Amino acid sequence: MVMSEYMLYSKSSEYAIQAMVYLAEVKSKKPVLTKNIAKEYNIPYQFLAKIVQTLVKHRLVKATRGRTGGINLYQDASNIYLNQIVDAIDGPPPIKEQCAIGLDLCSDDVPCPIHHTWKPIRKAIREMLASENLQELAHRVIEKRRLMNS
Amino acid sequence: MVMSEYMLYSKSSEYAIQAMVYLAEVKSKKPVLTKNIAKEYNIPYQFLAKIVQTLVKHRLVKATRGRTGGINLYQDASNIYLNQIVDAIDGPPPIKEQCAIGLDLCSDDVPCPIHHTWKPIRKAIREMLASENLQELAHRVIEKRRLMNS
DNA sequence: TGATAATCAGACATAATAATCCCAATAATG
DNA sequence: CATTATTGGGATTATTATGTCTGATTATCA
Repeated sequence: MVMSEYMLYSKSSEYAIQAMVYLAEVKSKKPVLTKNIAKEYNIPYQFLAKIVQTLVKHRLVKATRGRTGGINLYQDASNIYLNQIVDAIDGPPPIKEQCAIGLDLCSDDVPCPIHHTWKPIRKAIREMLASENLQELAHRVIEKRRLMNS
Repeated sequence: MVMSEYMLYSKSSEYAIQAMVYLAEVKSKKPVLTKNIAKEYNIPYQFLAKIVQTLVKHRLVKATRGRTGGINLYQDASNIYLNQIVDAIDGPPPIKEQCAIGLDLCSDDVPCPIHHTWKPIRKAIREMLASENLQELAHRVIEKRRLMNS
């Protein structure tokens, strides 16, 4: 019965986000090695390779095969938002809003006990994920590094 | 790669909450059968029985053994809050705030990229769970039933 | 006091998620 | 053209979360 903190997305999505932030950070036009990203963030390489495949299929990442291959962002970092990454890996959010305490029926008309409290919070999370783009995230990671070394 | 919605607690905690809301709802002084709760909420009986054992150990539920046995709330419903149930089942929240995108270091001083956005939302969730008591929840479940039947 | 009906408790089973292995396909380089 | 280094992708394994089985313990009731 372990459940460390509120979970917004799977471990796979977390790795995907880290990898894409890395790509945004390096701004390399040359393909970046998945292996290096895995090493940098302590992600199991083969596992990350799988996740990258999914990102490629969803056109968030562009892969170059062969000896000088690697991966890059498919589009500009400023056009990629966290929710796109999460949706690509975990799948899109459910059509019907889920009841937080698992009761079948839950809507604005027939609300579950915590419906009115939970709804705006869920909305805030959605908006958070939809408003954070890779460009900004990368900037802040760089800033974070600066703080750590000072 | 399935991950339906934001997860505030495990399935076990969800079942625990449902069971305790049920207990608050019936207000029975006679022990209530775990079996009946399981049936009402479509929870696997044996699994719920396990969860109930944990709730008993944490003194959220009082169990009466033997032929006329069953379970009751350990204290008055108005004194029991959602976070107590979740903490009992999933364990208490981590001492150090977890970084949402899994970077090691994350604090107010060395914030992760989404730290400042995520922090107040997490706080709101904590407060939601800490402010919802069983008495109220039970009332609202009853109201919900009324709406469904009209 | 024996039959019945409940919780208690530990071992076991299944399913979902996370991680690994292996080899094929691709492409650059000497 | 052989070698090397990369991604692609299917099969497999490991770990964790969820769910089940079985028997012991406790207590009531005929």
